[in-house]
Parts: sequence; structure tokens; C-alpha cells
Amino acid sequence: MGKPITISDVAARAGVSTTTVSHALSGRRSVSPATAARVRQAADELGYRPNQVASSLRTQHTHTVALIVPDIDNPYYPAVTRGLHDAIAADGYFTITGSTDGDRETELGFLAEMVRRSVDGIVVFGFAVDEEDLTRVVPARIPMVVLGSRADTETRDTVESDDPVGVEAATRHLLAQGITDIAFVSGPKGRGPGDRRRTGYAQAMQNAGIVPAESDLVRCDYTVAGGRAAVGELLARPVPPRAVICANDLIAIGAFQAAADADVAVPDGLAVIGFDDIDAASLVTPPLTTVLNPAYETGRQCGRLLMDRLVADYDGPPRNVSVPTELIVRASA
Amino acid sequence: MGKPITISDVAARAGVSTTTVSHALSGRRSVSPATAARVRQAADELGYRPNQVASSLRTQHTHTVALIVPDIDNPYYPAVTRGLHDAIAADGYFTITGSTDGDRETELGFLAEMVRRSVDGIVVFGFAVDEEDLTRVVPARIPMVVLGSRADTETRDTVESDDPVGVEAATRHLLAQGITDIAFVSGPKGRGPGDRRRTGYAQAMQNAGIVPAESDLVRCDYTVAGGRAAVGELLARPVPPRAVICANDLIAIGAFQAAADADVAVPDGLAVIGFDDIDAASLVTPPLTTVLNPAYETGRQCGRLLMDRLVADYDGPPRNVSVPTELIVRASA
DNA sequence: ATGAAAGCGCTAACAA
DNA sequence: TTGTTAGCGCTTTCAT
Repeated sequence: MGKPITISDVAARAGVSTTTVSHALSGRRSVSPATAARVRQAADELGYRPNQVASSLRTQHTHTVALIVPDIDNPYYPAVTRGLHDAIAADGYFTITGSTDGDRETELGFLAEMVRRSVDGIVVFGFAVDEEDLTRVVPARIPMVVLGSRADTETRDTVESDDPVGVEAATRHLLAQGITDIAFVSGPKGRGPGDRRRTGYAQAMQNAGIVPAESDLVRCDYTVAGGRAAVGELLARPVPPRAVICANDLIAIGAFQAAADADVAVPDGLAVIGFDDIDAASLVTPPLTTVLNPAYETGRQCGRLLMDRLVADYDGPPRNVSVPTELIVRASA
Repeated sequence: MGKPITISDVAARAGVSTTTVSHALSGRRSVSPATAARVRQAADELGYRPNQVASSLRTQHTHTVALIVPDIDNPYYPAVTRGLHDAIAADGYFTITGSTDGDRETELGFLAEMVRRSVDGIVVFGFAVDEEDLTRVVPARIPMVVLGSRADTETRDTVESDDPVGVEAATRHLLAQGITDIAFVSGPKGRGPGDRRRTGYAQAMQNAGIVPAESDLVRCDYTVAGGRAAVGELLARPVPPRAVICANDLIAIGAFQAAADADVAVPDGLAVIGFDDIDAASLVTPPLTTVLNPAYETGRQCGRLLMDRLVADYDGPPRNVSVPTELIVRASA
């Protein structure tokens, strides 16, 4: 029980060389059926487990993919993780995960450590690292998929959900009901996906020939409290908007609270649309109309891009994958 | 750029042996300051990254911990993951994660693969594997922490949240308000944590000298739809209960819907208490009173137990850690 | 304070 | 079809 069994132990017991054991078990070279059987039996009897570390050192492949996210405990990322996992598990790859709090030093340190560990591929949700950091710290030989807007799409494989398209659909959904007085609640300037999402709103309004007032764009933190305050102010105006589209679901749920505060009914007094489709979206009252942020599919696409290079030997130019969002119509709009 | 830099490259450039480079960089043997400086400079100039796989093969330590969960996309597990991560990151350990869908073959396969990869420790949320599987597939030399009720507490390090204590507190919270007509909504018989949680309810009732009617225990799936149906039936009785304690938050949110269906107000007509404190618990209307399932702390304790054996060289008998739950009083009860 | 050399366990030329 | 041998890149005795 003390010493692990090695390939030599198996070779000795089967009366063959280690080479033959290796090939008998991996099937990478033909071995006579009789020998193969003897080897397998010896391996079974000894309870042999090939040492993957030794194999990795020799082959230079670890069958491991690193995933770097800001916070594994934020519901969006577990879904990505699951998608990635499902896309690579079939090829025998596993995921090693790092949660960085979006801190640049932590991101860089984790990237460096993954390089040391010879991971075969990397998926980065980089909040703080920039293109220059990536090229400096990750050797070009390691395939990498970059998410988030800081990626250089010319030189990197990237995956991105088409948030503007989803918000455009959301806006049209309101316009189709004759609602034109629509405000957009974005996140803090320059932080997070709010402004990118807003472009979909702007586009739809423009297509409808409507020019939103400056005052129809407001900002707050990506939180329930932020949404409640921001939409509260909106509703206190002499002419409050008839609908709000929010940069994420938490803000939208804050909008519910603001409406309750102001004795405004949702959706009749105020229509509310969120973004993400978090678990709570279908559980609140009324159920929230929102844009599905396809986290699982995003993770899956990351895995596909990586596997294409690692197992399918794709060696072409960088590819930029866009993952479709989808408007989920519930009761709030 | 093609070839990675190895320790020999550094040694050559610094004009010393690889031994000295190793020691200069690791500090495991004293090196003259002058030499150390030359080595560090050479390493810097070449952009040397020690190969962790080679190091692992030599030292037999991978600084990697495997985490096996049924579904990384279920909000409970990411929180555990985060706790584990935070407990081991300081010591330079990383986590490799597998999601098994609670399938026995998948669990076994993943365990075997982790053994092949020489992980230094394992945390298992095993739904399907039993004690015998674990001993068979995981060598005794690899420290392991087992969660979930199938673990043999005599021989294994285990971590478990004290769900019954939390539910007992929840029950007392109702009793203190003079509410005695309390039903408990558990999960399907023998599946999941429902029945263990119910023991806390039974205990509190007994302590109060109340014998719940047989009919005050009902069962349903751990879902919103399940809760809605089960509590719907409860409310349709000639004498409906004045309160329900639910085996998880989803069931409790289903109870909200059932109350709305029956035109019963929460909490005045029906008090509702859940379990877990999922994100949605504070977002629904009214905010849900629930028992906090300390997922993060659970993960952290797993990490501590492992690090004690891996880093602090603890070699004593198995330890069984109980993580405290906590009643979170909001508006629903 | 430093180095030579062995070897962790495996795979893959190359040879037979 | 099978074996011999040389490493993958590092750490660690053992010597000096």
C-alpha cells in the first residue's frame, strides 16, 4: 500500500519491457493479443495506475485547461465553467480554476502559475489584464481564448455574447406595444457591460425614429440598491418614463422595489426589462422579462475553440465567436 | 520563442550548475549572495519559468487539490468552491474541478483520473459513491475530505453543516410568536437533505411539548413547482397550517405562489421559512426568512482539513467538522 | 558554497 | 512484434 505501482512493476510481472506495457495500455502501437492480455492482467492484479505527471513531462501535454474568472461565486461564471467543462471532458481534458477578484496582480500571478504548470490551453475572463500583459506572460505556443472587451480580436480567439442584439430585441418588444418613453439604466461609466448593452437600445430607438432625451440614460451600480435609487429618481420626475431597460437583472429587481415605493404597478405603470436571466429572474413577482445571457453556451464555445486547436489541430487565423442572446418574455414587460 | 527556457539555459548563462540555480531560486540551500544575484538576473533575462510538471514528478507533490461536485452550476457548489479556493490559495494550492451529475460511474472515473494525476488531496461531494468505492479507488496516502452523509465518520475527515440546529432555531422562531400549527415540507423520501433537516423541526416541536400530526409532514421535489403543489394542497385543507418550514428555498418560493393562488397573505395568513439562503431569497417578495446554508464556510473547512495534513503535517485521527447554520429573519416569517 | 550524477515514471526514436 | 536506450526538466543525495 505504501509504494505506488509503476510501469516497471507491471512489465516485470508480465515478463515484457516497459515499452510494451506502455503500448499495450495506450494502444499507440500494435501489440500481439496474447501479450496485451498478459499485460492487462498484470496491470489489473497489481492495481496499476499510470502516473499522469510522468506522462505529461514526457509528452508535454497535461490535458488540462486553465480558467480564469473574476469570481467563481458569481452565478454567471459557474455556468460558463459548466459549459467549458462539458465541451472538453469528452476529449479527456480537465479544468483548473482560479478566482481573481478582478485584481490585476492576482490575474497575472495565476496566469504565470498556469504557464509553469504547462496547461494546454487557457480561458481568460480578464478584467484587469490588457493585451500587452497577455503577450508578455503567456507564451504564444499556449492556445488562449479571451473574453471581455479588452481582447484584441485581430490576434486572439475570442468569445462574446451579442448583448446589443438582445437589448435591441427588448427595446423593439416595448416599441411594438406602443411604448416609446423608455429609459435605459446603465452601470457606472466605463465599468462592466452596461454601455455595450445600451448600444442595442440606442440602435432600436434610432431605427424607430426616436431620439431619446439625454435624461433617459441614467447610471447606477450593478446592484438592487443601485437600481432602486436610480429608478426611484426616474419615477419622481414630472414626466416619468413608461418603461426601463436595465443593464442587469439586479438593477431591474431594484426597479421593482422603486416602483413599489412609488406605488406604481409593474408592468402597467412601469414596464421593466433586465439582462442576464439570473435564477431569481423567474422567481420574483412579477416574473422578470429579461435578456438571456448565454453563459453556458459561452463556456462551451471557449472549449470548442480550444479543442479545435488542441485535438483537431486547427492552426488557422484567430476566430471571434459571437454567442446569441435571447429575449425571455415574462410578466414584467 | 519556440523552445521554453529550462534550468540548464539559466545555469549556462549564469555560469553555474543547475543545482545552484535550483537552490538559488528556491532558497532551499544557502547560496552566496553574488551567485544568487547572477542566477536571478540570468533567469530574468531569459524569462525563465520553472516547469512545475518536472518539479512535481521529482517531488511527488502537485500542489493541486481535486474537488468533486455533482453540479458546479448549482449555486451551492460555487460557494463551496470559493471557500476551498480561499483556504488553500495562500499555501500555493490550486483546484481542479469535476462535475459529475451525481452519476456513480462519472464520480469513480473522475476520482481515478485525479489519482493518476497525483493530486495532493481530494474533496468529494459524493452522491453515489460509497465508502467501499472510496477505499478501493483512492489510495490511503492521499488525504481526502468527504461531504454528504455517506461518509464513514470513523475513518474519514468530514465536513457537514448542522442543518438540524438551524431548522430547530427556525421552528422556535415560529413558536415564540405563538404559532404552533406548523407543517414541514420535505423532499422525496430518502433523497437529499430534507429529512435530516426535518429532525430539527421534530426536535423543537417535541421540546415545546407539541406532537405534530402525521399530516403535517408532506413531501415534494426540491423545486418551485413542487412547493407550489404541495403547499397548495396544505392550504386547501379544512384546517390549513399557520406556517410551513420548507426543506429548501425553492420549495419555500413555491409556497409563496401557493399562498397567492389561495389568496392567503404571507406572512400574516401563512408564515414561510426556507433553507439555504439562495440569492433569490432576499429578492423575492416578501423577502424570505430562511436558514443560511454556510457553503463558503463549508468549503473553507474542507481546505483547512486538507492543509492541516498537507502543510502542517497533521497526522492524527480523522476529524469531523460541523459548520454552523444561521437563521436569517426577513419578512416571510 | 558549489557541482556531478542519479532518478522521479513515463514515452518514443531507433534497432532488431 | 518487441526491446534498448535516451531523455522530458527538475530536485536531491553525496562529494568536494
